Amino acid sequence: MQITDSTPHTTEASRAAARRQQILAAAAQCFREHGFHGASIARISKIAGMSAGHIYHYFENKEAIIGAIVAQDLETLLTLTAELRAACNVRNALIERAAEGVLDQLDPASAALKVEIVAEAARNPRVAQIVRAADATCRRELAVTIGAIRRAAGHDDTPAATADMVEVLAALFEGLLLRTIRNPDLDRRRVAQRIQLAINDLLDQPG
Amino acid sequence: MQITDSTPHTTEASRAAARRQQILAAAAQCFREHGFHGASIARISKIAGMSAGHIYHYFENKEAIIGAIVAQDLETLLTLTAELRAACNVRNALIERAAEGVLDQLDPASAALKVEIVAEAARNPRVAQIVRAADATCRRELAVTIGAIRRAAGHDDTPAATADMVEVLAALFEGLLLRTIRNPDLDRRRVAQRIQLAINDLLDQPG
DNA sequence: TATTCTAGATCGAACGCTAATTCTATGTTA
DNA sequence: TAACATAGAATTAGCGTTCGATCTAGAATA
Repeated sequence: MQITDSTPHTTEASRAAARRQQILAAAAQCFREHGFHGASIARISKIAGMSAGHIYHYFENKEAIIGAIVAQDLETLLTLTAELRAACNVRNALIERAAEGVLDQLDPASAALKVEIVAEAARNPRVAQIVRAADATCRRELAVTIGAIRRAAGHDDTPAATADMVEVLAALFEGLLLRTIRNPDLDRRRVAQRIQLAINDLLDQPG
Repeated sequence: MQITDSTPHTTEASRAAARRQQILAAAAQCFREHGFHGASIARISKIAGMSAGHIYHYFENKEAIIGAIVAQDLETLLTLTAELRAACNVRNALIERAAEGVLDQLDPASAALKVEIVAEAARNPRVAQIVRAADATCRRELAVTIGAIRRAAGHDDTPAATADMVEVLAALFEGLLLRTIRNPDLDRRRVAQRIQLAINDLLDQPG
């Protein structure tokens, strides 16, 4: 399964960007299948359809590829929470969006890479720094969203209480990554509904 | 930080078992710090206080060490859920035990290894098989416990509904492993309390 | 327009290193 | 002395990375 580049490129800059993206796509696949340390440059280069040496024209070293993959993965998470905050009726938006988000989290292929990233963060300070910065941003956004919902429902929470609810919500979501690996046979749609109920309850918890 | 063996051994069998355990302890430490593939036999042997070659008298290969670590880690989980089921007032037992369990899950060192195991399960069929078998047992136990609690409260759930609640409960718990890595600064005690509230709500959800 | 030039793209061999595993020799103990 | 524990060197394979040689496409020139 080789990743090729079919689109023509006017400028050399866009060509280089496409080549970089090609490498990242191949690397993501390898990292998913073999982990960060089990995936070799040789294998990545084969899937990307270029020589091993050539990869070093686009990335300083393997660590840089890992960093780019991690940053790219977290960027989608950041835009997602930002979108959520922009919704008008926030409570319904959150709960409706949740079902969609749950199904995303339950996709085994993407879950494998996300879990690999956190595992790497637990031991690689460079990755940990990227992951924690992104997580802090997500938490801040989510805290604002939840704070607004709770205030609208007449609750007057301390910042700490809001932060705790954010943690529980995040745990619920991220836990699905592990669940879909441990139990690939779970019923995704029904679990999504249950999660919606749980989020609903969480938003009504006493302060 | 070398792991030595101070206790005397009468039989050669117990000595061998102790040596095996010594290797597993060293391996667990290495796997936590460097991951399954980043940890070398050389490093493990140094921490276990023996030569690299000697490790092969106790384990067929590195894969076997990984398998033993995974099995050992999951065994503690199995006994924990079994204990839970044995409690008399199940609902209070579950919720009280939960706080303790949450704090366990939030220990960063043990979380790193547990996440590493799931990441490995996502790509290594041998590890996946061990992990999934243990998970199935846990789910069965938990389903019985939750089923009893719900019936006592007058609910008449389908097996599927019970299974879904088990999944949500499991996601909530396992999500904490990822949370403590992504946000090491979270307040463990307060989050534990919030989780207790969430479990309480979960047990009162409509069927 | 045809030819030459050139800078970046690309390859693949080569390097040094470290991994997992095997083997042989030696120590230890009952 | 026989069996097992242990060390450490040897083996083989694969890793990340570097480097010099080619190729190629478009700019410059005639």
